[in-house]
Amino acid sequence: MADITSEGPSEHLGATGHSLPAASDDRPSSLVDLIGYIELFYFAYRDFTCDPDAILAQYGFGRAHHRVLHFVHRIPGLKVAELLDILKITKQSLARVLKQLVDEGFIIQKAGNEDRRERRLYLSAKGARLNDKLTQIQAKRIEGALANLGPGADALARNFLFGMITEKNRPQVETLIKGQRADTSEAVPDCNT
Amino acid sequence: MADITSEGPSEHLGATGHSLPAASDDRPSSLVDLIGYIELFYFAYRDFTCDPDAILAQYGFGRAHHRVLHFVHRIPGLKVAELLDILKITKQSLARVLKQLVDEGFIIQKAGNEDRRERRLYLSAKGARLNDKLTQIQAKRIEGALANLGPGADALARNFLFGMITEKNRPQVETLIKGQRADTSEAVPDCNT
DNA sequence: ACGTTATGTCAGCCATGTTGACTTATTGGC
DNA sequence: GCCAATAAGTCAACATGGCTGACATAACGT
Repeated sequence: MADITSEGPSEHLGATGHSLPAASDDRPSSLVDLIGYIELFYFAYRDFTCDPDAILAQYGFGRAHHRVLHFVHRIPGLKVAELLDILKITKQSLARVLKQLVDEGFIIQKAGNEDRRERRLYLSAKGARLNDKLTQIQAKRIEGALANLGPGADALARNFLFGMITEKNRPQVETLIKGQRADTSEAVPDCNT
Repeated sequence: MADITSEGPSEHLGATGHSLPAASDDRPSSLVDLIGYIELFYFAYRDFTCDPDAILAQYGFGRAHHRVLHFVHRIPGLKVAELLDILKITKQSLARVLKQLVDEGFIIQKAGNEDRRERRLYLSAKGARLNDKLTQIQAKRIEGALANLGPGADALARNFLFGMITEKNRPQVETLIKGQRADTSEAVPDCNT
């Protein structure tokens, strides 16, 4: 299969004007029907992240900084260990960007009240301002994408994305989405299985 | 807004069992309602890419190799310049991974028939086999995500992702999704605007 | 007092993106 | 047939953000 002399994929994603056609009718979606998703997901994510990237670059920051800002905003008083569990990166990777954000006054660290070893993380006003900018530009893109779809699209799009997440990670994400601290015990550490 | 002393986000994404709730009813989706998408998109993309990453690692390859394999499979005889237009990376970045793929026999280069300066790219049988593995594992995840949603979910999910793509890039992606060579003239070069 | 825990830090590696400059082969127009 | 333009390859150098393993410090709890 997939002979190099083949003439290329022959799915008939006919050009029905402006909307993308789904997998043809009622046939179970074949592998070849789903290839488009791989591309759509890639291009969508690339454009989704490029808006904030452009803003962050003005501050000398990158995507990694964005993630830290985002989750600290989401869960004020987040502990470093919790952030590591969410991002699933190493202490060292986090330390690099976190130090910058703290040094430049975007994030504030406070020792925990009950356990003073903990460094609880908070956004400063400056950090909140930057994060708001990033959130707004991404929200605008999402709104635009939803606007052209019917009602019910919101719930369905959320559930589609949620279903793309590895099953064991879903409880953690679901909790996180509510802005709550997540129990990470079941989430997969590396990749899957 | 977003005071550091705030108690955190207070959206009521109530836990309605297993499915994620959409933005509450009919109110226009507020900024805070859309934050969940940012997280869902991040986690979904992370898990989506981790399956192929694990396989690629066995070959000493990375995500960049995957993209090359994918698009060469999609459009056999792709020119290097076309690939650069699709991936929007620099010649140097592409050269590194492409050279590896060619040297190790996953991709075959043939001078163009009409213009022998062109290097048309094709998958070898070996390359096709690897690409199939990667496609299949990702297709399985997509199928799983769609399976739990109603009919019509396929079209809607595709259109949602398509809508997330920067408008100027959509014609290129639409053409690509059909497995055709894309006219890239309107697509945005760097990021947006 | 001591082992555990939370965090920070050091040195160094890898993948993949970037730039600018230069080479080579080939084409197509004159 | 000459020559500018084009397709591609290549070199050196750099940035970001992952990774590892090892070790330091401070605070907690028994």
